Amino acid sequence: MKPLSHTAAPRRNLASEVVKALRAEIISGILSPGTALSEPALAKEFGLSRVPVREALIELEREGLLQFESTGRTRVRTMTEGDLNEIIDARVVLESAAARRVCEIWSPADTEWFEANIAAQMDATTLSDLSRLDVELHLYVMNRAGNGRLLHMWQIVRWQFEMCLAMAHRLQETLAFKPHQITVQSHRRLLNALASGKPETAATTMAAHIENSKEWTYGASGFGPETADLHSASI
Amino acid sequence: MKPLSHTAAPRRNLASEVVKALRAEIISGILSPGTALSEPALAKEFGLSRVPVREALIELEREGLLQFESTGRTRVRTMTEGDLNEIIDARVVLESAAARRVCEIWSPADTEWFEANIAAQMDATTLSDLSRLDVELHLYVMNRAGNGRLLHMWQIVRWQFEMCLAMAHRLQETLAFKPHQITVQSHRRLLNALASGKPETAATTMAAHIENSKEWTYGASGFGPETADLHSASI
DNA sequence: AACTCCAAAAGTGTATACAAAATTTGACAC
DNA sequence: GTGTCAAATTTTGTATACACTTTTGGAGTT
Repeated sequence: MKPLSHTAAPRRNLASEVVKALRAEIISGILSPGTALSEPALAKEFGLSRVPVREALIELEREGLLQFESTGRTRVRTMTEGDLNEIIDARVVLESAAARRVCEIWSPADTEWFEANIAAQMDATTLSDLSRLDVELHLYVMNRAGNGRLLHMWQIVRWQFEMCLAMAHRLQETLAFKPHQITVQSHRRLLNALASGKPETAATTMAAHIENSKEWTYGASGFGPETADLHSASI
Repeated sequence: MKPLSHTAAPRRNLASEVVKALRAEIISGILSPGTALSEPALAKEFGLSRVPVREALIELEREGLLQFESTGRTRVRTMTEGDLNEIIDARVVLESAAARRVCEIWSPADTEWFEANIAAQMDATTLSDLSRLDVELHLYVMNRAGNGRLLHMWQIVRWQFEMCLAMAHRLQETLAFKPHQITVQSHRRLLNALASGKPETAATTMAAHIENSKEWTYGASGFGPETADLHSASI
C-alpha cells in the first residue's frame, strides 16, 4: 500500500503496525462487519499492551472502518446501502475532479502506464488481482492530480469501498467473472477520455465509470437495513 | 485552561474534550504554528493523565492541525504556501461539487436562510463574527448536499483553512476591513448562482468564490519557506 | 421452556509506572 | 563571548494497575 507522507516511522510504531494489520483484515473481509473487537484480546494476539491497540482502534474508527458503540464496545463497521451510496458519491466527486485536472497534463507516458495496467487486467485470473490493479489505476489518477489532501481523503473512502466489496463478495460468490470484462472495457473508455485533452469529458467519463461499480456491487446487496446514521461522526 | 470534570459519560470523553479545546486554540491562533506540545504539560493543564491527552493529539494530527516529528515531539503544524494552495484546491473540489448538487434542490427557504446570513454579515463588526458567519454559510451548503463523508472531509479542510487565516491574521492586522465588502458581494453572487437552477453555474461560481479567498490570504502571507510571492492584497 | 435476577467474568476509561530517547543545562575550554 | 560534551531533566512509547460498567452465565421461579 502507498505510504502516507504524514506519519514518520519511529513514533507510535506499534500502533501503526496494528492499524495496517487490522485494516488489511477488515477490507479483505477476514474480519466481518459487526464483529466485536476487544482490546485485551487484540493486545494478546499482537503480543502488545492495550495502549498501542487502543490507539490503532481510534485511527480505524476515524477512517470509518470501525464503529464505537455508546457502551464502549468497538465493532467492525456494518455498511448500509446508504453508506455505499455515500461512498460512491464521494469517489465520484474526488475522482472526477482529479480526472479533470489530470487530463490537462496527460502525457504519452501516462497512456503507456494505463495500457500496461489494462493489459495486466486482461491477464488477471483472480478477483483479488483484478481488484488490486483497479486500485492501482485509480490511485494513479489521484496521485497525478497532485493534491495530497484529496489523495488522503480518497484513500480513506477507497478503503471503505473495498470493505463494501468484501461484504458483497461474501454475499455472492459468483461475482468474479462478470466485472472482469466490464472493468477492462470501462477502463479503456476512461483512458480515451483522459487522453482526449477534454477535461470535461474526462470528468464525466470517470464519474460514469465509478457510478457503474454501484450496479455490480448492489447486485450482491444484502447491505444492512437503513439505520439513519448520517451524522455518525459528530466531530 | 481550566481542568475538565471527570464525568463518567460515553466513550473517550475526556479525549474528545481535549480535542475540542486544543482545536479551538489552534484555529483561533492562540497556539501558534511551531509550538511544541508536551503530553505531561497538557495533562497537567487539563487536570488529566497523559492517556486522554495522547489520544487527542493523535486525532488532531489526523486532522492535519498538528504534526508529529520523527523524534516524537508534537508541534502545532506550520502551514506552507503549498499547503494553503492544497487546502483551497480541496475546498474548491468539495464545495463546487456540493454547490452543483444543492442547486438542483434549491428552495425558497434556502434563499431565505442565505439572505438572513448575508444580512448578518453586513451587520458584522468584528472579523471573528464575519468569519463565523462565513463558516456557517459554507457549512449550510455542504450540509444541504447530504453526503456525510464529504461533509466530514470538508470540516477538516475548513479547520486547516481557518488555521491559515489565523496565521495570516497574525501577520497582518489590517485584514479586517477590506474582506468585509468583498465577502458580502461574493456571497450575493453565490446566492444568485445557487438559486439560478443552473448547476454548472453554481459550481463555477462557488469555485471562483473560494479561489478569491486565496488572494486576501496570500496578501498577508508569511507562509512557509517559499514566502515571497507578491500577490499583495489588492483585489 | 422462558423469564428474572444476581454474581462472576470481561471490557472500557483513566491513571500511574518505567525504560529508552531526546532535550536542556552547565561546567569547562578556547 | 562561543563552542563542546556529559550529566541532569524532560518527554516519549509502552506496559501495568484499578475503578467502574457492561456482558455473560447460571440458579431459581413460573
